[in-house]
Amino acid sequence: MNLKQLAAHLNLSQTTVSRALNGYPEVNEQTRKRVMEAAQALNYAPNARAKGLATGRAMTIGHVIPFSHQHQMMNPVFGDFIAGASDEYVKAGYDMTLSITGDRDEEENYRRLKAKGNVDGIIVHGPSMKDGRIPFLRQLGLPFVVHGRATDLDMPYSWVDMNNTHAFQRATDFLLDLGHRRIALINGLEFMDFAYRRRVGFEQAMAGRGVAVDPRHLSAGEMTESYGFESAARMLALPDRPTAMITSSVIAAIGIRRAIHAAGLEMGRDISVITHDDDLSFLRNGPDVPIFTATRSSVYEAGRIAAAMLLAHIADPESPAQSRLLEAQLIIGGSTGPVPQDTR
Amino acid sequence: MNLKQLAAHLNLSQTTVSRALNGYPEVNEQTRKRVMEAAQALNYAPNARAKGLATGRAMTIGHVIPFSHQHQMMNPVFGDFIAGASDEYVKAGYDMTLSITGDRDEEENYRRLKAKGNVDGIIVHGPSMKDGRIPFLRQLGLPFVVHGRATDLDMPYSWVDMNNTHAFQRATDFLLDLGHRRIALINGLEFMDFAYRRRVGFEQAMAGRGVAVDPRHLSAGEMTESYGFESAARMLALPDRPTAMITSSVIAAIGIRRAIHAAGLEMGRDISVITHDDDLSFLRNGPDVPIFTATRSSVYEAGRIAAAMLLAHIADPESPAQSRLLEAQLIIGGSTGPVPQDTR
DNA sequence: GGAAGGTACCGAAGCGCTTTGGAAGACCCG
DNA sequence: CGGGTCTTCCAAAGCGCTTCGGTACCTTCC
Repeated sequence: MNLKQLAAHLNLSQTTVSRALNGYPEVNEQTRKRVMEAAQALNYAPNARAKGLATGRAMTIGHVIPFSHQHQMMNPVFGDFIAGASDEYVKAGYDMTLSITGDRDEEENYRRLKAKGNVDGIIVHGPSMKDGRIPFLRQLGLPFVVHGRATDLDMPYSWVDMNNTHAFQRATDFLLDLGHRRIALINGLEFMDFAYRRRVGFEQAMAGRGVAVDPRHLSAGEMTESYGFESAARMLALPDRPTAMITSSVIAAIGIRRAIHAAGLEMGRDISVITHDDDLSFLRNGPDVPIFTATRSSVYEAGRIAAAMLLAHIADPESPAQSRLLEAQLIIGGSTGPVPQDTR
Repeated sequence: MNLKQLAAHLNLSQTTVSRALNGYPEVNEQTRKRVMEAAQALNYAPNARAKGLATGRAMTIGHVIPFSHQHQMMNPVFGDFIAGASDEYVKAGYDMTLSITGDRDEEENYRRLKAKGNVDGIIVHGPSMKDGRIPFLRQLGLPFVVHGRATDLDMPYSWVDMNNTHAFQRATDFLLDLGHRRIALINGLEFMDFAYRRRVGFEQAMAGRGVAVDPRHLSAGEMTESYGFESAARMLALPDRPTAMITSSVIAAIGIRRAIHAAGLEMGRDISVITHDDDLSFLRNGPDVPIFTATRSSVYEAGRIAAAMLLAHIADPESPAQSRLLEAQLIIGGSTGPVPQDTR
């Protein structure tokens, strides 16, 4: 069923039917109603490709997500982010396409995406500190919003980010207030911007109290359970082991918990743990009293906001680059407590 | 840059340029080379929408993934599945679009997808036991492959599934061999086909040894950490608590481990645990010796296979429905051991 | 040497939609 | 009643591509 057939069936011209369906004023309300009903009954939906060709708009947003074949690692945050973004797209009648790129060919990918004309805009995931994609996309002239930021880049672009520095500063301060001094940071890969910022927040808080950071209490890596376990196990074996740990993801925190148990200690009493919590749907941090004390910021929400921002920019291409900094909540769970007396 | 401009620039007709680019034989190799080089240099890529309109093929596969707004739950398996599928799509020059549907409007969604003409085929995720989407899609005439199966449906359709029944039967047998008799099943939601099949496998193995299943040792729910924790905690408080537990996901298993520790017991010694392990990239079950004894089957692989199957069917629409049953490996980790003497 | 067959190209129609530029008829008013 | 204004509709062009149906020229072969 296409426009032509529908028009013929209604004894109307294609023009009128098209206008009726798209809400143009110059069509009788009676007629419009007839058209709408027929479309519904005959299950007509305009062909998206033809519509796109005619209008020049794809009504589609592209998400380019990096997938390292080397590490075979898919960011777990991704699903929830997309679910949030999708909510906005559905409301606005947009579709979503995904392209999962290897480590290398990303620029080529964007160029193709633009040349092929199947997206009106792009969401950029997982920016590194100096992310080449951002200047490239600016020059390409394809609207985009970054989930995160690039510290080393000084140019206007739209982004939605969590206040990583502040969140980790607060978390560290909280531990310092509880008397902890030997605090470890089990961070993500620090060429990633979010991880870098988190370390800065951590260090600022430590420096603010004049507490030196022991380099053996720092680690950076891909945030898996076993990474959390191994980092924590190594640190717990040190002669002056940390009394508290801050980490970047709930999954790593779970590994840390395992290491603490394996060392015969108890989390929240012998060793305090704070994690960042992206509030992922399949990884809820406990129902009532959270398992982990955490800096929490919903990545689902971030997806919604980024999508809305991109759609707004597409609707008004002249509008300046926007940005939105989300503050994480510091929620207290069972994994933190005052520093034990004997280790003070 | 479009075909017309490229053709003008080369002093050729659009026809010839198009044929050169698409590998048709009736074009001089010299000319083809010239065309290819110019296309590369001028960064030309055919407009996907125009191409789609002309050919009638969208060169796009749709993934429709259910997202329950009620439970706000995104299946964690999804990311890795998609990464696998994407590998195949990239090879074949296909794109991928996502639509995340609420609980209700799924049929309407498929209908639209077809009417709008922006996909050539669909991958169906998370089938329930009697999944209405399957007969609907058959009748709609849109090629599709199901990730999973629908037990209560007796009609041909293409699917890729893990042998859930066999995997859980083997896992249960393994525990029975170790002397366990009070074995619990902490399962997924049992209207989901995979969960149902897993229970069947469990029950078959138990029945095969003449061991009765205690209904208090069964639970079904959404597989979160806290679900695992609560189910296990409840069971461990029973007077004749289970000595072993089988569960459907690593995340739930992590909750179970927490409950075991909370009860002052040790996993692998006091209580054995076997989980199913989808081999998710961000949730690796330990590097060398796995943390959990598990039935393992890579969902990334399943994604590849499903995608390849769908593409093959699209290439040859007359081909009959295909299917592929993947066997899980039973890998032994540190979470299982012989039944403790005192509880025998 | 001329018909037959190849090779290498081109013109134009058509995919399904939007949108420009009318046109027909109804209505109003002096 | 004639001319202007609204309202409501339509024909046709055009979006960028593919592909059918040629055509022009060159070989080949009896």
